[in-house]
Amino acid sequence: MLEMKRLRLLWELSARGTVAAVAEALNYSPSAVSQQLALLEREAGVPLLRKAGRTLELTAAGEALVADAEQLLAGLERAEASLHRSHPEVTGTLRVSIFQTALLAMMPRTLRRLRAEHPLLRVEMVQHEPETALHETWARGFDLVVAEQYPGHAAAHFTGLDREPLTGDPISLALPPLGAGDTAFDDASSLADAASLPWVMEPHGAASRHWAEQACRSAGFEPDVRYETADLQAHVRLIETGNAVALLPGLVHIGASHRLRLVELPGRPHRSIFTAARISSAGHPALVAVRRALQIEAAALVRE
Amino acid sequence: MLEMKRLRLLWELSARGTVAAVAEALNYSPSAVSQQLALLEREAGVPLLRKAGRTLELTAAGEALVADAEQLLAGLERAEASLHRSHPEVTGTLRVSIFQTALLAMMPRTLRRLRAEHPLLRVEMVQHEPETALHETWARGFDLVVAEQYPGHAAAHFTGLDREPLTGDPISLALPPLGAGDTAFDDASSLADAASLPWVMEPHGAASRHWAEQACRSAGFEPDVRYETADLQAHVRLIETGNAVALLPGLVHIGASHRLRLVELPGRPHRSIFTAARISSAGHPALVAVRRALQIEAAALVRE
DNA sequence: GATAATATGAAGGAGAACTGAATCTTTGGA
DNA sequence: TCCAAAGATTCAGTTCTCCTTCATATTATC
Repeated sequence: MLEMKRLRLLWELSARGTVAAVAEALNYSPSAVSQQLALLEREAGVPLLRKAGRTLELTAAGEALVADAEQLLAGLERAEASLHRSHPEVTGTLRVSIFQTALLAMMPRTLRRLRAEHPLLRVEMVQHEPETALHETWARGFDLVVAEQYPGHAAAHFTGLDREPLTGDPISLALPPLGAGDTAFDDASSLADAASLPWVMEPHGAASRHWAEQACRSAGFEPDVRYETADLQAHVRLIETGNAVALLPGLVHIGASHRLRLVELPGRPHRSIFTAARISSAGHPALVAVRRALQIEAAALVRE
Repeated sequence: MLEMKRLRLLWELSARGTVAAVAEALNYSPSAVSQQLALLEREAGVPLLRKAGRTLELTAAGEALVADAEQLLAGLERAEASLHRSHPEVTGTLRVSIFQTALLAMMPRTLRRLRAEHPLLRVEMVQHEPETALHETWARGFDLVVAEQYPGHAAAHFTGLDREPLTGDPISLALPPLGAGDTAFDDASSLADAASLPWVMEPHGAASRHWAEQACRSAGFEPDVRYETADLQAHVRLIETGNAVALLPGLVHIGASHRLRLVELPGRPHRSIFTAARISSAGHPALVAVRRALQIEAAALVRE
């Protein structure tokens, strides 16, 4: 009888591409993964893998087995969720991936609430930017991911992931407080006014970067991006100190007392924040509880 | 992650009722099964079993997990069959359960054919009477069962088993050769004539026994069952030597030169012979090959 | 009430699985 | 073109899981 553990390895290999990545993800040595895959292949009686350069690729039989393994893994996960549902308390460990701003704005209260309501629930949290986090959650690295999506930038869709909207986060133009920078900053009161000011933006590749550039071009100018950092807290500091302007989502200001001038943008654009989990684990009580707590805290933020 | 091997044990426990029976079926010691089930229960985090007298019974959570396990086991078996299908030759081992008469009549030629056509296929055969064999095949003790069914005695139906008719086997009245017994035997030439003769029949519980008694009663008498044995070869000997009469299926005479007087019964009743396999394994090439060979040999018998 | 059947626990041994070091191959740059 | 980095695999050794045996407790049966 084929072992689930080995099928898992094959599936992970198909999802991650290299033995090394699989080993890394599952806290094994590459050697262990290689040996177990070799064993699986012997049990299967059919070649599943073939060398392709320095990595491996799946044979047709391998692909077919991966597809079956995916079904089986999902079924197993559903069975486990079902087991947890027959437990009177919410128990177990949930691994959450979340991006910086949402972590700072929502998780402190969410975690306290969960600890109070479900003392047996263990939540593990890792800060990760959405692009990689979605794939990682699909590949069973996390159970729940809190991710964002900018208008016109649908985040990659993974079949097998269940998405649930959490909240909208309005984006506004953030300017230094009056007198903090030179007068050019003080004179600005709209997006178009920021045409010649220095900008801070996230690096290329981030959805927010692309969206911000588009917004500037719609307003008729090419932004002078002088500073790049993925850390929105750094954005805030650069703006507060009169060095730059930026388009910042509202969540950045939660729980902090920034001295910024905020200008609403025409059309009140916003990014949407959502959670995603594997469909097969969506019935797990721990997952349901964490999502529920997030919904409550997200709603509370909007009311403020 | 739950182990398939442990889920299998839980499923077997539900199918067989006692830890001892599961251990017996899987060639483990009862202690091993007990320990693995205890481990499964710990992993599950919920009680799955409860003591009921000196055996165990499933809790509601246990029942639910058994149902999930059944799905998963079927899925795994399908995946394995699918793997074998991508192998150019028919390979692997197939465990067949078959009852005595069919074994003697059909298997010698079937096995020779299979060895010639599929040298890599290993067929294991165990002689078993149909009643237990069907359950055992359902419970994964065998992969294929050749069983019989008497008119008006539908064999127990297992959901999850796939049944395929093989052939019909006409039943006739078997009398000693003329002069072999006393003259009462020689005078008989119909079922009714056998009313006062000594009978040999299978033991109570066998479908054939029940059917034979019914047949006698329909003919207007209660048979004098003086000898009981499940071995139809013994029936033949007792009849040949002028000791008894019996209702015998035609397959008994295949490949042997018996000196019996056979009398056709009105309505030409027959038992039907069929094969059954788990649906999840029905696509396995080894299974397909053996069934095909059986069909061919069964058809050849009918032509004789 | 004796005996057989059932489940389980402790101790020890066999085998599976994992780690670490060494080797080979491929790839991407300097 | 050659070197360094990344990937996969093999081997030897260690760790850990699982299984068997033996002993015990409990329940059912005659």
